[in-house]
Amino acid sequence: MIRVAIADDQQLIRDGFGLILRTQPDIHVAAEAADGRQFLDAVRRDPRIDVALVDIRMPVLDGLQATRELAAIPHAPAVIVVTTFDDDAYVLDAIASGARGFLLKRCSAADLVAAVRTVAAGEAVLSAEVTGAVLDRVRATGPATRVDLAVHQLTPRETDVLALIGAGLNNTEIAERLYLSMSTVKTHVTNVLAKTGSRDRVGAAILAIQAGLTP
Amino acid sequence: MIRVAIADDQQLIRDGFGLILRTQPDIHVAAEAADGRQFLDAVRRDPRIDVALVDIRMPVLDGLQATRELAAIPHAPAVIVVTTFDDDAYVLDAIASGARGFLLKRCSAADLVAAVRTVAAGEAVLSAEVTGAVLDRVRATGPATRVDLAVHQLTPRETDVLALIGAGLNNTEIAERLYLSMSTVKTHVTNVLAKTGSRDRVGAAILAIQAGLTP
DNA sequence: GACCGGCCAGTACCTGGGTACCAGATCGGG
DNA sequence: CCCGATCTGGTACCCAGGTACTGGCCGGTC
Repeated sequence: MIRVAIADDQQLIRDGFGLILRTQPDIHVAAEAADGRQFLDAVRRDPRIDVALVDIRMPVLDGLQATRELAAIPHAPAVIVVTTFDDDAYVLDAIASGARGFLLKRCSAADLVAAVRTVAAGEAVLSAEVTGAVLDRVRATGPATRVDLAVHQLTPRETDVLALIGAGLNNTEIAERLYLSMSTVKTHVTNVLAKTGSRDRVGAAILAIQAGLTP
Repeated sequence: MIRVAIADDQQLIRDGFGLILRTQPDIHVAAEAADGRQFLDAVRRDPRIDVALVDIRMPVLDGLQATRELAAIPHAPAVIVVTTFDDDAYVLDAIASGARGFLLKRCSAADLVAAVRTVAAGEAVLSAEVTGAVLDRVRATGPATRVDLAVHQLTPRETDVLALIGAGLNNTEIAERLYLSMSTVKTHVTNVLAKTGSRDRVGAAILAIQAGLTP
């Protein structure tokens, strides 16, 4: 069962999305909100919401700002920004804000349902019309580095360890900082080296710096 | 014996500087030039010149450009840019071009002689009137890091080693790359760690990256 | 000439880094 | 409920990294 929240200031849109989603037996519309503040309150009240459909243009608090504030809430839902074609320039901002999907309102009902399922499964989704802009940005920022590919498959704890390696700490200091035994630290370090393809902690430290894990 | 070259398009200035410097028994005026191109030719002809007094405003090739091209010449002299008060805004450019001194022409004869001796001894000298601009720049670029203080006191060879550490190479690879024995590499590494205040090569690698030794 | 600093090199030694392998605890999902 | 992933911890082992000390060679200065 996928629990969905809908945040849009237009009653008609909320009703339309609700009708479409309720045709699916495994999707439940758990909350609706008419502005960003209501939306955040609803998410805080119901921590079981999996996916949120969020419009950019909303009173009180716009959709992008609301998405950013969502990061501070535990068990925050994955956000699909659903907006009009006029707002397609916001796609990069939406991604930067933490959205995991970007849909245009002129998409089909099937697209909407598919997007909800995709995002609920942990994937990401983009409307075809805006993928060009995203690819342009990716091209502008250069090809994917080994950093991008490797760092994201680390577990949270391994990421912690990698960040400390990048700060120049040795295993003893990492153990003290994270309240772990030396053995555990060594295990994490070994896993980090394997996953990042680094030969030793020096390479891992360089990787950590390039990935921006160190301030 | 300090050998000095004078580059200025005004005959009067060259003569005046020459008269002042020749009063000193340990200073020899070895060359004079009326433009930047002549100056570079003179330096190439006589590799024993220690100090060059260079005006900014010169025909053919200005003093700053000439100073920059000097870097490509082996045994290049240390440059003191000597210019009018109107050109004091160039002090940062002069330093960036590699000048080791910046004097205003309205300084005293004693100042000029002292500046030549100072620069010949490997120090740097600034006219009091322009130190403010330099300090402003220093403030704007932030306080000196441990990087600045430490890296510059490394020998050329030690700098090579540090750069390779920053690239993630281990001692064996550094030895191969520099055609050295493992023992020598270890010696250099130990010296680098001591001079940079790093505990191990990880810290040195971080330092190397922050210092821009790695591309 | 003596002296000094940089560079290169060697030996001997110890410690921390890294690997291999194993195992219990927890937890979310099918 | 079991499965897999994650986090934690342990033991045993090897080796690269780093230290300490020594010495020769060269180029410059005093």
